[in-house]
Amino acid sequence: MVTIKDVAREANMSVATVSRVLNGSGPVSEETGRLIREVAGRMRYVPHSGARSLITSKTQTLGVLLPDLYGEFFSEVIRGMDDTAQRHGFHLLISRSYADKHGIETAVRAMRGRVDGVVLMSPDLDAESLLDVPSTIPVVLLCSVSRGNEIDSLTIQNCRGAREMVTHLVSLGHKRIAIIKGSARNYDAAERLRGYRMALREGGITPEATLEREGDFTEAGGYNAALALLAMNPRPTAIFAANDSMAIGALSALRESGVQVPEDIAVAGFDDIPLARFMDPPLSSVHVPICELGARAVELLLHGVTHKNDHPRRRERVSTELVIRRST
Amino acid sequence: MVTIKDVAREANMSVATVSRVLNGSGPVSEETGRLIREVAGRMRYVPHSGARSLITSKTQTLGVLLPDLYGEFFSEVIRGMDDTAQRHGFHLLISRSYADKHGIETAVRAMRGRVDGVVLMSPDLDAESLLDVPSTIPVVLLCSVSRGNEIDSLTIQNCRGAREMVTHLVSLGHKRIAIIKGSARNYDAAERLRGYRMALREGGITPEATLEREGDFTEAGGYNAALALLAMNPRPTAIFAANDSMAIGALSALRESGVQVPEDIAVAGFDDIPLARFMDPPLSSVHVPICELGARAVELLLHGVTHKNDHPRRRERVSTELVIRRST
DNA sequence: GCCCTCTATGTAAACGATTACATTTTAGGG
DNA sequence: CCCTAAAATGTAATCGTTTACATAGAGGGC
Repeated sequence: MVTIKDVAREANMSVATVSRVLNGSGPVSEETGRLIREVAGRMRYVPHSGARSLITSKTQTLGVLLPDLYGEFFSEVIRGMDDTAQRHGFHLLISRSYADKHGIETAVRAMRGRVDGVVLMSPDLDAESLLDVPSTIPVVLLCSVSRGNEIDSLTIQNCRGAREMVTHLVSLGHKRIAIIKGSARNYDAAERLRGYRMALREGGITPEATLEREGDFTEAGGYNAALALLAMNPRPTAIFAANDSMAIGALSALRESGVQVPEDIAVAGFDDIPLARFMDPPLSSVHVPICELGARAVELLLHGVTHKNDHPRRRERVSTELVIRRST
Repeated sequence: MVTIKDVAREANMSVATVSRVLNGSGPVSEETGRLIREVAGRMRYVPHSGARSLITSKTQTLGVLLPDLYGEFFSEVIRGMDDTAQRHGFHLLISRSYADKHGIETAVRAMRGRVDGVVLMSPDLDAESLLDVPSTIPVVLLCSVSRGNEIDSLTIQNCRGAREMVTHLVSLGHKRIAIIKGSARNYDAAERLRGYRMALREGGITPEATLEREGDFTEAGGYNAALALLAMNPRPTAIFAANDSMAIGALSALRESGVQVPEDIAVAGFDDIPLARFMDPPLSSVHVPICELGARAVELLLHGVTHKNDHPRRRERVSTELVIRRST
């Protein structure tokens, strides 16, 4: 592999001059600049970033720690992150981690010296231990909760979005509105549930435990939960699923049972994945700008990086938008 | 940040001994081992991987260069890669690149010194230039074509899978079978088209240009293509979409036009994303083990890495499986 | 002609690890 | 007890950069 020394030798210059030319630091004569650039190009020299990061103590890389995620969400959030990172000359080191405290710690450790900061997504409520994350390097918490103020975080307006959707259902005259919840340990799921209950109360309806069905954010989970709801007597007249995947599973279950949507039962989802509008009937949902979520997380992180983690912490919340289609 | 020197000083040992203990290389007394491990743990020492990779010239990181991908595929392939990489103690440096020659080259350059190898996915047929990829570091081509034998590659059995699905349609008695193609420049799409035509001919049917509709692998593309097909006279009796997203878009279009599936028109997809079975009607598709695709790509790459890129090149093909549901 | 100030370039010391080689300590055999 | 081999530890070179500091010319003002 060709090093800066090889280039220097070939161009009859010192490594310092080569470095200066290639980094545009320090003064160099125009002629020297041309020569060195030509030689470097010809030899296909590329600086060894490990060596560089050793001396500059910058890696130009951001770590991303994600739990097991569902298709659309994962790819979109990465897209947003990667675009933003690339625009700032940063790379992304991505790792799926097990969501428990130990798993996260191991993963964060393994990244030390490799990254300038970490976006940590861990919607698992149990992982309160997130605060222990070594704060020497900037961290942004994504879709997670942290007790104090000591850490930048970015979340979705889950509660508000859910509340708006359920309020919409109430305004359509529904009284018996069921929810297919996400995992009880999931932060987003918990907040959406909170919004659901809030809207019910505001509509003068008392939340009922039997109308709250547990799901797991998968189509299969939504399918099963919907079957259970259908077996109730009296049946609910509307179902709010805590994400679109479950809503799609629910639609499938209702269809198989010969239930008309939205005439017999209305169905609403959350996330507004691209598929939503191609469902039968097109699915009403709460739009989440996933890509921007990733982009914003990286922006927050980069801010922390440039300020060497010595900056006032922020807590931001990306807003959602109600999208009413024909399923409600 | 605490370095190996700090640990050595604190433990009254030389850096060499500390290094030996932490890497399990060379002989050390049990007592010293305990002491150093204790001190290192207490000081929360984590080796600086940049420094390490500088001297060992190994980064324990694999680069992944992907084009713009659609939800499910992207996340699954990454999952497979990450699992396998982690199991071998490797990290993943992921980057979405613009698929043209220049974009790829830039991206590959930027990774030098950062990764031990690269998985390069560039289904764009135009990028024949892939061969120019600096061969000093191992590369695995994923879902791409390369003229020669000089590079490891891994592809999907696109042609065979498509052929089987279309043969299935033929066996159901369909004579006018349309295809919604992917982009003409996409390798997977081209191969699926080839399989489609092959199956038709084998069934004694002559492929017709008017039955081949261009799509772009999105739901919207499938939707529009299906509308165009419906406008034909006579109509096709079956539609084979080159991926599930387009098939879903097509289903939506047919539904809106009051066409019964599969009675009036049969619909089949390709990929078998989890959603497929929750469609209305459940979608027949060609199952692709995406996760394993990623896993296998990383395995191939790691093989190249351990053999210092001096190994016989392989070309592998992951096999698909026909999944017949109710849409055909 | 001298001194000073720029500009252009070179020299060498970091950065934080690994490791070949050197040195010290220990143990055991005679 | 001494000698030798093995085990334990230390010393210092090395990886490929960046950069503070040193040096060398080149003008320019007096």
